[in-house]
Amino acid sequence: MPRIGMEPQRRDALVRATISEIAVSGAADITVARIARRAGMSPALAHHYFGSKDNMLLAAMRHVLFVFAAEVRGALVMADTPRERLTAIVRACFAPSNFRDEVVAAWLNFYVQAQREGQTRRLLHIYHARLRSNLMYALRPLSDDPERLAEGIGAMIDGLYVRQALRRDNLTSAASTDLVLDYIEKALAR
Amino acid sequence: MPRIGMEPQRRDALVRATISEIAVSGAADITVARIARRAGMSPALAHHYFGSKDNMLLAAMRHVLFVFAAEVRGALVMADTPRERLTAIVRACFAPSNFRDEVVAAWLNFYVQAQREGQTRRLLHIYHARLRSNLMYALRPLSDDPERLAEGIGAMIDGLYVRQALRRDNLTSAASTDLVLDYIEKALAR
DNA sequence: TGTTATTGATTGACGGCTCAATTAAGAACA
DNA sequence: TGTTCTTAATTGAGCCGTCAATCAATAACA
Repeated sequence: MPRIGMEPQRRDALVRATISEIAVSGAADITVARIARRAGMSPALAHHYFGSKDNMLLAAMRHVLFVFAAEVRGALVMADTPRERLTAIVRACFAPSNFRDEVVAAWLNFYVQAQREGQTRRLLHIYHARLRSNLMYALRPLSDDPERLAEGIGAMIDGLYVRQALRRDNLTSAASTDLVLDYIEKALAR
Repeated sequence: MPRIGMEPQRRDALVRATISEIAVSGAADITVARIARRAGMSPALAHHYFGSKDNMLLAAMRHVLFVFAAEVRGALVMADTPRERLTAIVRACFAPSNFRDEVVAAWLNFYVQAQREGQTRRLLHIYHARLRSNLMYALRPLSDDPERLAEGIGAMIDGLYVRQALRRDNLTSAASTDLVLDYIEKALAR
């Protein structure tokens, strides 16, 4: 019984279902049928709205990136000093909305897809550049080699994400945050 | 024209081909046919020797892990002090045989596969435990919280691997090594 | 002759995607 | 108000392709 104006809800449901499905099946074994079933509709309808499986995966990625960016932006508005900015960024990275198992698993799979899919790669580069730029802005007044330190921080964050995706005994958000903040503090001390 | 005693060569060729193929196609799009073609044989022969595609992937992973472990072990024999041991471990992580693009790409894909495949997961846990144990042994005399620091080092290494897999402007082995060693040095300074 | 190496052909399953057909909501109109 | 038309929503069935795995057959050794 078709109600009109379903498109936004359907798209949203599909994006969420895609993320969940990536988390449980992995991007390799994912099928449109399973995504659609999880979102409560037929595979044909999923194609109707997104055109292709690749588009669904990309939409899911955009969603994750968007939420991430929003979280960082939100944390930064209340930060005045460079130190506060650094803390805000790191906190945002491990905020529950980003560091949920489901989302972390999706990240890992995006990395893999980015190895050969151009659009995914581009999106990931944008995210990298933005994080880096945010870090650099905060680090410039504090460090004599902000570029290098930004690279180190970014790597550690990525590494913590990857490890989170595999672990049974999960590190908490707080523990991960502290680890990175400790690193920053030590690196800035002279 | 079958010659006898081919099994070792064939297996080896398949393992190498699997790693290469993961690097160019990604673990998602990989097919037995492509692996076999790259290794210069028919798909049927690949099945003859490995029984299944999953076994091929596992064999490739074991090979990568084995080379990695050998590299670390080799570096450690010449290290006497804890500091030297740390340097040796980090150097080994980014030694050319491990940090080659092909191998790095394979690592990333193993991580993804480990999310749902039990055997892969187990192998990866073994690697993690070993690296961690090596780090801890060297850190215990130097740090008052070796566990924490080992976690941070491991995360940074993993992160640098992940980033290496995606980058156009590759960080050199040397740059990655220095970054981690810097971190360790700063973390150990009081 | 039995064993090992090797492949081409085949199969069975499955997944992406298309399409014709159905249902209902709303708009236009009488 | 009832009738007709249009359009969005939705699906079942199925085409087409791909791929892992199997098998039967062949060739070379020992």
